[in-house]
Amino acid sequence: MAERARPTIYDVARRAHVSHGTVSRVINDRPHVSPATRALVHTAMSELGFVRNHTAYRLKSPGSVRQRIGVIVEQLHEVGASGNTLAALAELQSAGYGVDLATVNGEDVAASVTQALAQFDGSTCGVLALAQSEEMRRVLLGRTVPVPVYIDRFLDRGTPDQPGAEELIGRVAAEHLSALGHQRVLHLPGPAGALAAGHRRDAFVARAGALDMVVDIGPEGDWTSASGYELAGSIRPHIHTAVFVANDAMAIGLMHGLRGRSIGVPDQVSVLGVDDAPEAQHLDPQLTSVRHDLSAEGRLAAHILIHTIQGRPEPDPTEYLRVSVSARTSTAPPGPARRRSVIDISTE
Amino acid sequence: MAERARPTIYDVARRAHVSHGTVSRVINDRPHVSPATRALVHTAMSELGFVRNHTAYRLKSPGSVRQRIGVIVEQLHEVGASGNTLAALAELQSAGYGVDLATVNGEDVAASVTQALAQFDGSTCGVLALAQSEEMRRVLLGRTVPVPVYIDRFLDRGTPDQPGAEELIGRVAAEHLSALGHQRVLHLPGPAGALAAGHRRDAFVARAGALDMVVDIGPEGDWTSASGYELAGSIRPHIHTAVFVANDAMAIGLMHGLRGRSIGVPDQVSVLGVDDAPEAQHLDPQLTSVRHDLSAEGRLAAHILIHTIQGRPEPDPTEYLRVSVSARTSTAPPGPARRRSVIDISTE
DNA sequence: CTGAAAGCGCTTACAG
DNA sequence: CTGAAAGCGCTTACAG
Repeated sequence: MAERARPTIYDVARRAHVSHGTVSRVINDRPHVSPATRALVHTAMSELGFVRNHTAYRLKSPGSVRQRIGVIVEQLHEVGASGNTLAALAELQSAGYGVDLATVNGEDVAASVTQALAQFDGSTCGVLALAQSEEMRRVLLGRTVPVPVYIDRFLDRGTPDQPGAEELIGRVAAEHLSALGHQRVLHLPGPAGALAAGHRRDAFVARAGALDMVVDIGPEGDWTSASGYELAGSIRPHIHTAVFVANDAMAIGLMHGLRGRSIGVPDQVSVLGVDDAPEAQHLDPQLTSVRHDLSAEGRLAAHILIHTIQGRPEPDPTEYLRVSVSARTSTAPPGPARRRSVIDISTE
Repeated sequence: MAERARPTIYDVARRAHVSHGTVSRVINDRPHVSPATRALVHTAMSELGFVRNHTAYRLKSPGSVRQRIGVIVEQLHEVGASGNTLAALAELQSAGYGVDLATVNGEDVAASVTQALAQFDGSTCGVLALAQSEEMRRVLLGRTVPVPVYIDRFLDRGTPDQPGAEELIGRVAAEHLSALGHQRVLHLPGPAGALAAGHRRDAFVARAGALDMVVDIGPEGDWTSASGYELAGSIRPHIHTAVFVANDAMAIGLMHGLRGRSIGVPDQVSVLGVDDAPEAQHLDPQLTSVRHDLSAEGRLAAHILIHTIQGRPEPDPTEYLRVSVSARTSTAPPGPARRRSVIDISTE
């Protein structure tokens, strides 16, 4: 298909017998054009199917030139980042920035990042990298980019005075189980390569330690229900009275596996997930879960980058990161479980 | 912060004591520049922190203009499109296109679309619109765009000889329930504004009719588990022996509601969902669900647009649309249920 | 190898 | 109200 050259304002001007300056005034709805000429220009435009060349427009209206931001999204497991990514994108847009998107696949992170950065080069006033893997983060940190780059650090553990989302999640989880009276619990972490999984685990362990609760780290899952199901075999109710699972999907699979092994939840073992998935409260037993606001976390990332670009102070993360426990029936005090499991053992 | 003017090739040229033409040759890695001047220019660039203005670059090199595709994503309920969207984006990228992303929010669809199209205007060689609502589709159809626009039609019902994903989903669902022996079933559709919900429902009704199965349409949900839970009140096991629910999330909520009303699944009523969510097989009872491949559907949309742009024939959708039923324990023949509900009624 | 110049399609003072 | 002209930042023949 031969690309037919698009008509320019010069073509329109010639057809309407006016100057191209006048055409410009018309398409920008500026004053000081007589209704008659305006109409003339409009018909010429529609006859020619004129559409303004936005690139040229931008060149002259630099206000909008700096208005593009490159976003690099990492796709793990196809679904991967979705909630926070889409929220971040929407936020950049509503702040008036155009979004250039690039995705990074797990196969060759370095190459994907290079390609993405090349694509953004010169057309972008900032880069938002939504990294999920340590590898992508490492690759990015090794690059020199001429514009501000923000790698969503607040989705990490953050700093002591400004805890990140993962830090809060781990803390709150430990506090919930400790408050119920659990003294020795198991944690089933997410995949080793995932930043969130590691931070979540570390924060949980740290807080549990401070609360005198013993934590054993079980085998890792991969965020999926299937992996949670597999991991049910690692549960020892006579040792651990509760399990903190990396996310709700894994927790759902785990509970299925426990049903198969006739291990009662929460009677013999409490199960605590993360994400407060919409289904959590519709399960049997209803799943207790650490609730956090993925879209707010995405918005935070967007705001931090925007503020950096505009030279404004960073927004206060605590306003975005709201983490709490949605307590339901899958977690309970360990009392009965302990007793029963002791009896079980002595009976054997 | 006052936007510090970015250095241009003229600034670099002055600093390196060369002409700006030479600078251009250097940044484009063109031949016929002596190593010495090249080095000179490079240091000048790095000292100044020069970054090429991509807008100006594009204005002169229209060749690269065609290498970008604008994507409009509709965000319903924050999560909305994710699986197919991300797959489509990845596909466009790996085909060598840059992606310009714009999101449409539900509040003012017409304005969002206008803004998105304006943003793409002139910088893009095609537009991929992932519309979820009838409104967005309608708005798009009313616009004149100078480049190919593809509104993901194969996610619809398609044509008789080329059924779309939704058509296949509805068909397969009806066939599954009919094969089990159900004769009168209920459908709980998704929200009225959602294209997918309507097509899914219509296809189901049409196929059921062809199979002599009676379908009643219940109140609509909004894709969420919460809405499914609410809808449990509309189930009449003595009338319908099975329910086809718009998606798995709603089905999960529905099953919760049925538990609360002590209506056995599948003994009294079979439940069939759509999406084959990873959790489906970990529920109790395990949820039977229509499986379809969201990422393949996203890839299909991307390929159709790319082929259109390149003037190649459209890809064969049947290679992408794989729809089947993952049969589990939430659906079963109606036999026992019928008998029991009859007894229940006579006992009352 | 390098510079001077034209031009991409548009906007916007500046005159009239 | 309208036109002629300069200029946005870059690329690319065309001379030298």
